Amino acid sequence: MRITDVARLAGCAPATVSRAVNNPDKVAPEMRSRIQRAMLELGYVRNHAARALRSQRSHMVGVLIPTLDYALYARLVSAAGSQLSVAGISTLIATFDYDLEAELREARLLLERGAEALILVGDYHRPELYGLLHQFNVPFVNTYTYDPKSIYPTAGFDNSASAAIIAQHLVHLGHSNICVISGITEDNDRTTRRLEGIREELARHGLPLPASRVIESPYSISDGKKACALLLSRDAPQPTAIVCGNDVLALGALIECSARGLEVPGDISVVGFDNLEFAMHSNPPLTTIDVPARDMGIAAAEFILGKLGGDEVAMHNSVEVRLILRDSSAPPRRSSPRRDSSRQ
Amino acid sequence: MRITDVARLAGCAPATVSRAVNNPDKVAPEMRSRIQRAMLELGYVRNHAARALRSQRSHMVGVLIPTLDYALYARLVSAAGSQLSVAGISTLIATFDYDLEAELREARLLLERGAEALILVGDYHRPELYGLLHQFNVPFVNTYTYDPKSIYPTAGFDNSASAAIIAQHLVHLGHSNICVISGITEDNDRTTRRLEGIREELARHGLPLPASRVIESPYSISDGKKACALLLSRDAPQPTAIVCGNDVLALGALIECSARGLEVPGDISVVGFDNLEFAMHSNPPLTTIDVPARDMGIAAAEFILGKLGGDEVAMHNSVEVRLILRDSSAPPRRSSPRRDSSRQ
DNA sequence: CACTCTTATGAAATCGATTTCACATCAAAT
DNA sequence: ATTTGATGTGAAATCGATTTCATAAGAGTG
Repeated sequence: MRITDVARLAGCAPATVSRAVNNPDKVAPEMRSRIQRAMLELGYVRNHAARALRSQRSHMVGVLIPTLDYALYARLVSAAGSQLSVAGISTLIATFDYDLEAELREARLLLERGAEALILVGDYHRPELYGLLHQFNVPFVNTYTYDPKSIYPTAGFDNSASAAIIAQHLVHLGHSNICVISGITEDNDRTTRRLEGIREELARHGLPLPASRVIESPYSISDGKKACALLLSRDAPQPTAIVCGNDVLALGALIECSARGLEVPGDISVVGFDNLEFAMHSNPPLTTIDVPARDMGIAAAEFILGKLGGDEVAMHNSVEVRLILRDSSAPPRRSSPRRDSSRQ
Repeated sequence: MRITDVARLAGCAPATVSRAVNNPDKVAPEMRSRIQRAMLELGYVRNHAARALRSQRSHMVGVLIPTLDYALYARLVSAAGSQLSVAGISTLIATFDYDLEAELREARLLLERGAEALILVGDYHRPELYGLLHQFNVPFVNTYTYDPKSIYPTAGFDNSASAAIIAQHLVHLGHSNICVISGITEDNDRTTRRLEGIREELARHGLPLPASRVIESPYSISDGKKACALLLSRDAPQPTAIVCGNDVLALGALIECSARGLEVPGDISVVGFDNLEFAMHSNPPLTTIDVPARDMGIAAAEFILGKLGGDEVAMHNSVEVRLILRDSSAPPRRSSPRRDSSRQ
């Protein structure tokens, strides 16, 4: 079923069929409908490879994310995909499992596949990746980060400032003994910046954050539990608050605290980041930062569409993160002598 | 950067470069390395469209799922993608939000894009979709279902039988007043079959399942809560057990029960389906059915790879689902007069 | 040693839609 | 009435890698 078959049946040249498909108003109504009919009759579907080869447009955009296994990344991809889809653009997805070398490899593959643009996560990438992007002259955007000073386009939010907000919240509540369960910071600008933001905010209030008060942990509920257990079992003054790099870790911490008979927020405050669905339903409901992953996906897609369309588009787009106050954070107990944690 | 450029620099014909890339052992080692060097020097990346056009192989497979917003679908896609990726195949993802018309549209798009095979979810599809698949002569597999009697290949598990297992578990515990919170069954064979499986299993034990004992609900924790509230507030004998179509609904139910002062499993048993990460951490930990989404993704990918490779492959592949016994299910209280649910 | 067979390579055809360029037609404008 | 311009269509070139076919050189065989 080639375009020539359609042309023959419709009694015209292949070029006209092509026009009827791509520029309907360039062909006379009568002819157009004749072609329509022929296409329908033959069940014609155009050959994308041929189209892409000749027109040098693949109508595909690559999305390169660490993993699909985290709700917010999946949501970002999904939103970007829908947005691109209405513009007739398909989405090629690749994951790299937080391995920047793998990211580079996958990027190369995506470009080879003809991706016209790339949506990336974060701004830590191998220099070669930026090189490739330059070589291919392909538009791209770093999502999950917002940095108006960056020479590369961003669509997201300031991880450092956002984390500072929630740290500040705890400081304002009166906490001074604060611990952190961070995501793994290696090769990850989001976790790195969040930790920095917390550290700087605490420093601003004269509170140091020694290494002994920070644990880096992969994110699963179990890992959050473990990390929390570790923090609580160190023979240092027990923290009155724990800042977690994301809600999953926070949920783990919540569970661990409750297992140890620590009351949240009475004995200890726990705060998260991301505002996943369960955060409002946990026990107690989790104070956290809402991250509008869907909005980021849409912003990224709009940016890419603009670029591809040759429009003048803003280099940097921010989405709004909000502190969500719930019941897992409260002022620390006044009395220093805390109840024995073995009670219950 | 075309293949002719590489050929010129390496001092050979384009055909030889092509062979060096696709059939390295068809070209002499010395020549091969000269070509390698030339490609590196020029930063050559092959043009996928041209390759696809001439070779009639796109090296892309389409994955068509309801949504990326549910962990197990995301995981299935992710696993399938990794598996295909090692075979040099990229993944085109499309979502249809449980709308079978949209599924059909997206399928057409995927095929137009040159997808060599399709991975689908469930076996409810528009007849036209099966028609397209046939017309394009494209291999495909229905995941999330296993039905050796189906004329279409499947990779998954028997939703009906699996749901029956968990219903049977409750019956064996002694429950006879059982309610169901099902996912939306319209256009969805998974939810439909699970509900059927439960209904049949109960019937086998002489227990009817009137419409008043079943609620269909979208899946979110809040929806689960609402559905549970509705079930518990009906002026019928309070159920002693609730079977939920998935863990998210079950978590909602758990939360609602606890909000009403109902003890789980003392006052009421609640069971889920899917074994999401939080299921083992909920309060109480959730009895559920483990659904190995990753395995399904791998099985689907293997099937497709086999088909594309022209191998003889089994039409139907099952993955193992297991009943996970935790603390949210227990025998019903012996004494009929239950404690007032307003206690506490 | 002549002959067949394999192996390495090149020349040229090919995949199928798009696009450029040319041409014809008809309407509007002078 | 002639020119200009717009509009609709077709012929043919083109995108870049693969593949077929042909050929030459070398390896093995009787």
